[in-house]
Amino acid sequence: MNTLAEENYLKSIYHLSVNATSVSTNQLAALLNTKASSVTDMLKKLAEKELINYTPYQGVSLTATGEKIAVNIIRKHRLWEYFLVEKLDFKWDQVHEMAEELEHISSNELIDRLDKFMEYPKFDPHGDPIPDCNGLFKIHNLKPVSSIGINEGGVICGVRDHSKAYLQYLEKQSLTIGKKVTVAEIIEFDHSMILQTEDKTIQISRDVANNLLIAL
Amino acid sequence: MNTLAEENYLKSIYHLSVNATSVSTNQLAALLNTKASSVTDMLKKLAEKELINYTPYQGVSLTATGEKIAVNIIRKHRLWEYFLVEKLDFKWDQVHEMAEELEHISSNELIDRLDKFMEYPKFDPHGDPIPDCNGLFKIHNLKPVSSIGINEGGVICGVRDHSKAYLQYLEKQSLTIGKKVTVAEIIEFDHSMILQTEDKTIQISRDVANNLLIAL
DNA sequence: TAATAAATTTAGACCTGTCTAAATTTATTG
DNA sequence: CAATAAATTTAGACAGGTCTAAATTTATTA
Repeated sequence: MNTLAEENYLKSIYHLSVNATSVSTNQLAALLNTKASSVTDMLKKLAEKELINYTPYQGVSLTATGEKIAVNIIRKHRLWEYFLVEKLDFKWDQVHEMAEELEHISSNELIDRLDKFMEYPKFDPHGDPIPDCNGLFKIHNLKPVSSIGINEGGVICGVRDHSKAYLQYLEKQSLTIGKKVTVAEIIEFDHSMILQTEDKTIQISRDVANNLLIAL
Repeated sequence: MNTLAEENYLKSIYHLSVNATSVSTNQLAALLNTKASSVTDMLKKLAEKELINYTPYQGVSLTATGEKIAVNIIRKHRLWEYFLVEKLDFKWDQVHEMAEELEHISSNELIDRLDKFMEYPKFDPHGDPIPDCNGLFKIHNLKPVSSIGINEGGVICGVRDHSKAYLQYLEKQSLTIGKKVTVAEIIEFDHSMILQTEDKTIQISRDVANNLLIAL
């Protein structure tokens, strides 16, 4: 099918495309921890295979085929993450690297059966939607906690930062998926916020609030 | 750690070592579907890493380190096969290719947790022993059905041929792991055998009998 | 044991995916 | 709008793993 490197490029282009119509060579190089010249080389190959639309100096976007492949990799990644957390009891900050490997296991039958085994979960351990076997998924309309006002609140449903450090911090503060939070106070000086949950009051920085997503 | 190719070489050397003290370049080339010259190149690399004992023209054997790595890959392979059959309902003839990919997922913590999740199975779906997290496993003392006499019998506990065709044939004849069989008759002409199971009588060729392993 | 056959290794090439350094294109700004 | 900066691409190289063809070593056998 496609090589590991190709799959990672498609996945990265997909992720970067969420906030833009076109993705730049440098953006990809940064995300993939490689050099711009390497990216250019690979873009030519992917364009040759008609998985991306590529015009030199003008950035890239996925073709329909390329997007389908990317979404399938993301489906695999998220289903494996769900498996690791729900069945093997890993913590949400431990599963990313393993899923980065597992997402490249080729069999679709395997992933569809895994999906069934887990009873078709709709969201992964970080709150990201899991595409179904046709590549379809709902886009949750979430807001960062930093965007809401005093006495407003909602249920934690996702994160924007998936780093180990951030996830571990949230875990320690019990700010995990499903928790209901309300903004009790906003400190004007640094925009830090005081959150009220069912069992305690927690102060978080603007940075933390910015990456914590809730449904109203 | 080690590359995919290196892991496959170590695994192949291990398997070929079961019936010999030393493994030849050509044996490896045949098993790995590659050319002898490619094997030689890789053997140099593995020797450099001290994973094998290699003297040009004299064949190879695994070092203690190399064997440890090989056994770990086999452990992963067999645990994943067990998972695919027992949890995802695949048939025993469907899992080999998937396990060939899954065995290279690097995390040992993952495989140890998978082991626990399945309650530490001792044999994979083909009856092969699964090494524990220390690399230890019991060698079942099995005999091919072809080696026993009339009115003797035992319980099917393994196969020597792991090919899809062979496994599918056995499945169709209900000659699967755990079945009790007795030799009712041996046809002198071609050494085919008539087996008696609990619910039926089955005639199998010498070839089939040779690859079917039972515990007395 | 000399000649031949089989097995193995070496030499040189290729492909993938990467890199550095240099060249080119596009964007920015005085 | 010309000069500079930033982004991108090209050129040429390299490492891993493979290949074919040729050379070498070991095994076989007449």
